[in-house]
Amino acid sequence: MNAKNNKSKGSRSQLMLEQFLPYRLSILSNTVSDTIAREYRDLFGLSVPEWRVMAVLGRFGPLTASEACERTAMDKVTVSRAAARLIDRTMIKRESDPQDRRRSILKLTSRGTRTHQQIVPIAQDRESELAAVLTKSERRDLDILLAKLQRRATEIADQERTA
Amino acid sequence: MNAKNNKSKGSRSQLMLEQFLPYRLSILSNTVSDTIAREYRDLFGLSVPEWRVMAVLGRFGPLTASEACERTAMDKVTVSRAAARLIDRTMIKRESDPQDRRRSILKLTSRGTRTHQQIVPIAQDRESELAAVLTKSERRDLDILLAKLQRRATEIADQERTA
DNA sequence: TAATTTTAGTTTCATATGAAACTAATTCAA
DNA sequence: TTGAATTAGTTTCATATGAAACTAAAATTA
Repeated sequence: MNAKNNKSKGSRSQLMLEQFLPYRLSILSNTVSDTIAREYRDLFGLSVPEWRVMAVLGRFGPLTASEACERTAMDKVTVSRAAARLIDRTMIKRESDPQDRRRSILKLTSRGTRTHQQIVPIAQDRESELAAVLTKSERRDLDILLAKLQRRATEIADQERTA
Repeated sequence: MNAKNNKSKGSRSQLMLEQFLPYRLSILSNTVSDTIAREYRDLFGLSVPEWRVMAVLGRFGPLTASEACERTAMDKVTVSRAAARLIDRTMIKRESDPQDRRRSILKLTSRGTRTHQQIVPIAQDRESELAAVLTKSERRDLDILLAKLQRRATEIADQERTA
């Protein structure tokens, strides 16, 4: 039995890339993200980080940049740049926080709110199209599996970073 | 019932980012990839694309650049650059194909082979650590779900690109 | 208080990315 | 054949990324 006609995980001396979980996640995530990114860009001229910032403002209301970081899981540089660009395009505005003058508060403009209202249903439809290949019960399973994997992946990442 | 205390998928006017499949896939994939990328870099000075090229050469033997593209799902620019860097670091060598002088054939050097042999078990261990949160049956489920999603995602990407 | 440390956010810098243009070789068609 | 179209792979260019340095304000400590 050699690796070339082997449907199992292969030996300790060869890696079946197409069976390797990190690789599969990366390919799937990129396929999905690229499609969506293309649509956001073509329809609204927005990048994924920009859209994510708008999405959390649309959902949670005005936020500081660091709150937007937490809620989008993006780093502060990415959020800072996304916010700067959204301000240029008058999708959001920045108000200074009288409590703390280091902070500023980001909120959707009326234009941003309208754009947000247009994008949400499109994003939801894209997700539905994708999830349509799964049964209801498979979708529940997926939800659980992704949550477990994310918890574990974060754990491993944290312990690597500490080590 | 408003979105702020709602565990369902939310309304048509707000997006629950942390429930949104493309977002979850992206975060999970990045968490996993970043951890692995860090390890490949620290231990062997290799990037993920470089490692992927070595992995397919280790598994399938000598390949042309375009065969390496197919088998890694990376584009030709990425593969070209990864190959150039691997040649610099004497991990692989390039032999010209007498059949077709546009092509060159990439193969692991003996140093590359040794490095490959070192990395494969590490990669497999990292995957096992991650998959350890899942039961055997959950791992089977995940395999099926990812395959279905990938097939569908590719379908959607192709039809977008055509449209 | 004044000096020090911490925090919020931006800018800089070095690197990664992929689309498009390009080079060189091969194949196809007239 | 020979000119046009295709293919393999590289280089260029414009953009994205995140770590580290930085600025300014706030909190902490002496």
